[in-house]
Amino acid sequence: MEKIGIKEIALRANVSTATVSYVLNGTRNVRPKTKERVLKVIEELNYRPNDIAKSLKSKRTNTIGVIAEDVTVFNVPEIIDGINEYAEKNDMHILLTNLRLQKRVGYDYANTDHYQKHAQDAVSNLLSKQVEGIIYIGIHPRDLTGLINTYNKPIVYTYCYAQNECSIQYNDEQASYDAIEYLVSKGHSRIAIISGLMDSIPSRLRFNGYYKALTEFQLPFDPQFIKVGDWGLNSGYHLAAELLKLQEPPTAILIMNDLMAAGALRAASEQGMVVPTDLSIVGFDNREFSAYLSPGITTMDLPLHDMGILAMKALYNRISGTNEKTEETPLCKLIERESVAGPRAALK
Amino acid sequence: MEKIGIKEIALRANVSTATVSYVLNGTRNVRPKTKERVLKVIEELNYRPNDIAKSLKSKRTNTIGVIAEDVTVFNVPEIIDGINEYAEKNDMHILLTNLRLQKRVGYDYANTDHYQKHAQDAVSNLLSKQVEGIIYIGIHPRDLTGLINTYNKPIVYTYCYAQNECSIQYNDEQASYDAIEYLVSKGHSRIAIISGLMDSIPSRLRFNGYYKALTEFQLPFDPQFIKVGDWGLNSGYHLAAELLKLQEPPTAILIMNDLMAAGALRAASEQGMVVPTDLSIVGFDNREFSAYLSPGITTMDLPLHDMGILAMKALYNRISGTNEKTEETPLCKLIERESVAGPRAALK
DNA sequence: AGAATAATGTGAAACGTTTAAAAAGGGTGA
DNA sequence: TCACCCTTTTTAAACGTTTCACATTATTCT
Repeated sequence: MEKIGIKEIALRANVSTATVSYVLNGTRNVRPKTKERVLKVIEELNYRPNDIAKSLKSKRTNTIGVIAEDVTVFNVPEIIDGINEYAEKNDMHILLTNLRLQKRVGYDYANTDHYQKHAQDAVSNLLSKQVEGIIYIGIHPRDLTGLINTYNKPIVYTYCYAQNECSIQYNDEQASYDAIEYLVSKGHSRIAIISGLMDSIPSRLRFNGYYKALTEFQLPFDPQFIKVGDWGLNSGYHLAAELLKLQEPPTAILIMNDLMAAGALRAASEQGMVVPTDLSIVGFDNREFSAYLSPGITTMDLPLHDMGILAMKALYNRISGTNEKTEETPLCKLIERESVAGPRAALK
Repeated sequence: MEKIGIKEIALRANVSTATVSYVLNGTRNVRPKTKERVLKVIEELNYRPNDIAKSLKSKRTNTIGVIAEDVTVFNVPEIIDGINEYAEKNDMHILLTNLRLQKRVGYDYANTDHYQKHAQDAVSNLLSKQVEGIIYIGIHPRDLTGLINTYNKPIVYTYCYAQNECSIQYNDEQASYDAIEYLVSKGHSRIAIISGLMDSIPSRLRFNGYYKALTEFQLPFDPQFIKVGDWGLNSGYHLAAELLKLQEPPTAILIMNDLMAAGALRAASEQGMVVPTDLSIVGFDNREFSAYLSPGITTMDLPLHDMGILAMKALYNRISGTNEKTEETPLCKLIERESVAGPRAALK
């Protein structure tokens, strides 16, 4: 099977390569008769245009790079799916680079320089492949302040806050606020919070939302009700236990991820408290397991798919020079399950 | 910022483009002095070679296509991660295509033709982009019998059984056998099985393993102990309930996925039976939630990462013409958690 | 019918590399 | 110093497209 190209087609259809190109791309009118002739040969030889050559000449690859810090982390695939959805609609392709940060042995997260090299290398490779833009998916929300040099190609970040750069993020503060509003609507007034590590921007934003809601609903702000966890199940377990041991324990806890919420569930059950009767819990993330625990965790669902779509949209706009900066901020959505009820006091 | 190419470099370093190419690729000796000179200019201008042009001439893209039926399905990202790991080591890049089968509305799984078009289109697109090979990741194990025309480029399938094609799969039969062996070692002899849909090859293979183990350990084969589910939680729930209502119920159940196992857990607890004291359960998949349920489900972990690695390895060998057909079959691994104990009868 | 215009077709250069083959340069030994 | 050989460098063609500028053919109008 010899390689066939546009030349061969032209030869057999008795036209010039230019004409073949025109029928292929509809770039110019070509007489129906000739068009048909060309098409027939193309069909017969089962010809497929070579996008590489096309790209070389036209300087468009229709390809973007997606850099994921780790594809196996729960929120990443859904984002990629969103990116893919929008990309597909605009005939864009995705060159996927997986940094595999979680799996590199001896990898130090605190060390920015450390991963900086990986990231920059990834960008360089993609650039060599002439991607038209890049989407960077951070895993743990973190603050990377415009570290990466893309040599004038557009880049949009998602899931991580990137200062001075286009970055698609859901509204953390709002989500937290909404959760509290929901708890208040259920009658709660003694609402504690278990936060994630405070060096993460989302933690701080969500805390803001909590605080804002508290003051807005004129609820007392009790320093004892503020706990800072490390995102892990055990930390949720211990901190919830502490909260429950207070002389006047909270009737509800907002917990910044479902993993810690699962820990809290365990702590409650060990102390003989039943959720939601004795204690209400709202988590974050809407992890798969949250639905299968009993009680199922009521939680804030992250708009991951939308983030993917919006990230791709933003990138696409930049690529096409459409300067409509429509950086929307998608919202989290409360998923009601069984871990929230009215406060016990209210029932009595 | 004007586009700079090898020509510009050559000009400034006062050499020919050929020489620049040689220092870039180490294809030929070049005098240290000139080499240094070239390198310096490259450095100064921050030049990056254009892989598109490179590919056009060299006919190698160092890129493979990965087609996933749906990236958001739990097992896919880990496979991709494995692919990525091996690819990265061999300087291969990944063009990701997501069929999004689960999300297409009105999509009919039973209709092969229906998705056949999607798949073939995806392949065609990748081929146009001159990928050197393709990895196809099916989601639900199914049998696609060499449907896709790759026009002589190598393709390897994984997670789905593809007849007459290179396909990387873990050993389903062995996994099932091992699970039974484990239960037997714990003292069980009345072991039931809840299978997935029987039109899936893995279901049948796992059933074989079950049957083989039973006869090998000289345990009675009781038709009442055979239940066929549909992979969903509810089906596990109902079938387990049926099993438990038998006059002589099993002391252990092997369940072909963790979702159904979670259902079984629920059924057991509703009937006042405690797992594992009254009933032992072994699942399949090692889903994340399996660890967070109580009791945690003892389950067969799927070697997804290895499958990715092996798939990429197999593909790479085909691409490089290394004709060592090392199609290995990775094995599942039992993850011991709390859902298995000795049978109650044995304790008495 | 003939001129003017519109529609269609062609030739060839260009895109940024690689790589034969040929040329130039540098050492070596006589 | 010269002839020889080995190393380094260059020239130029190719890879498979697109697209500009031009040439040809068809159509319309008077």
